[in-house]
Amino acid sequence: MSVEFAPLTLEPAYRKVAAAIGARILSRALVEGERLPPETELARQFRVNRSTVREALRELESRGLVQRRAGSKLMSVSRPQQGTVAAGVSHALMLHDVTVRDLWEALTILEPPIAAGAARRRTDADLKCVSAAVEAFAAARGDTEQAVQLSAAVFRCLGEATHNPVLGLAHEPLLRLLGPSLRIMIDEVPQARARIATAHRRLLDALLARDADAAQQWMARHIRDFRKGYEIAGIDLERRVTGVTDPSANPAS
Amino acid sequence: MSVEFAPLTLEPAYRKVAAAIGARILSRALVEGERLPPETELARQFRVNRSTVREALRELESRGLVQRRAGSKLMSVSRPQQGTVAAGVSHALMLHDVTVRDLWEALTILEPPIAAGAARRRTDADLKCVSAAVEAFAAARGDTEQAVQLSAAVFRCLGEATHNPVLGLAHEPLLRLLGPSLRIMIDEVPQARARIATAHRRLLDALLARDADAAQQWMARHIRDFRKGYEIAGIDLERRVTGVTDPSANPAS
DNA sequence: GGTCTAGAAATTGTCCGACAATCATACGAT
DNA sequence: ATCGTATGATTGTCGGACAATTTCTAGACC
Repeated sequence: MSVEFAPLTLEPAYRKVAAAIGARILSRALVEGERLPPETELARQFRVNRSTVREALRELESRGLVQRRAGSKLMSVSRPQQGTVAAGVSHALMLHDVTVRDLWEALTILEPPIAAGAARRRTDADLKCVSAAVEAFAAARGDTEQAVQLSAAVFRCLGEATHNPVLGLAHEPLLRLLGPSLRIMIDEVPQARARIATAHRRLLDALLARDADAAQQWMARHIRDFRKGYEIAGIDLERRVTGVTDPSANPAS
Repeated sequence: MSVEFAPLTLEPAYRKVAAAIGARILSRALVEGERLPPETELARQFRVNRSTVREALRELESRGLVQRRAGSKLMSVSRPQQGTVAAGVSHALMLHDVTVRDLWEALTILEPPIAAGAARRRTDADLKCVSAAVEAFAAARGDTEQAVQLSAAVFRCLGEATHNPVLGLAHEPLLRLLGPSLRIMIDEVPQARARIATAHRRLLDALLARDADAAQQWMARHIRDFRKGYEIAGIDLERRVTGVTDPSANPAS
């Protein structure tokens, strides 16, 4: 046998540049808010063309590691926003043919402990976040879309209230996928709003009393209700979750 | 009041192009495996320069929506690989100062139900996946790094065995973050390997018997053991989880 | 007919240079 | 000190170029 050589530099330059900058950010050598050097300067340092640098920046940008601050030209280092990451995960789940059942099962697992943790560790600000969403939901009589959003907002506030970023980030993609089926359910099942509002109130009470057990129980019931709602609304549990209605779905005419 | 104008086209062209192509993929108008038109063709269709198209492609690439198949030039549509998405999430969590406690709490919540689901729905192939990892772990006496990887592999196989992609994707980032602290624990706590191996065996037994309760119980105990291990190893629970040791951390010299 | 090969065409990765629009800064006027 | 302005820096986009590599096409051969 001859000497073996490893295949080398299969990676294009733009990815190497992105990896180099990304590693600096992940290692915290570049901290949040710090401004990146201009593209020409990066090109000079890496000994590469500005176009190549720009391609690398697009990758870092979409990973949420760099960001252009509003009304500013220079890129600055940033931590990935929760929304950015969650969108990626929910898109991935959609494309992997996640069913309503899969989603529901995950909620069954995640949300009750989240509610319990929220009851244990909520601050007054968290309480305000939840109660605002709960009240707005109860008030949103007509508007289905708003009701769906507010229902998700309650979950979101509970996630925040755990003060555990892992939990917040873990359930955010689920909330995004929940939208479409929840919308159908609220429209088709007359008693859905009332049951959700009740669960909201009980959850709020449990949070107020810092009663983790009650919060967990009511959340579990809340999620079970979803399933009943699906059945009543005639939503097939094996149906794939549909895409989130995205305002950017604007086909180039 | 004067007429209101919405702020317009703050979005650069490269992002619009990426959004347009991305929307087609998410709406399944472009399906997995399909080859994207060449860059020049895309540039012609969108009426933009090829450089602009390339920047858009870099974004889609990093979101995992398009991919270059090995040794091929053309881009093809793909669903985001689990690894790609999980890497993004774990990076985000790192940068958001997630602590060992946060991570541990999330594992406490997620893993026991995952084990239960795995026991309920595992196939023979899943069983083989788990048992292979379990045996390899028991056999990997010396190599800490391998033991860590195999320990994660057991979790990963269990996640697969639930046949619920949501659960698999939800816990994958946690497994990646687990590495560093687990490595320390295995090195510092003499009995760690034995306890982990025992838990593995019990989990495997439960899977074999399709005993969801036993699987859940043993997994809960397994995770509780982690916490004890952290304490014995002197790992501060409030410590931030450190970065995953990344082979691409190659600073441009 | 099927398979193989060589040349042609297409495609990507990278470079260079250019320019308008916008942002940042320094500087002078009020 | 505040404001407006001129100047320079930076980004977004464009056009063109070229080498390396892949894909396609058309014969050549069995």
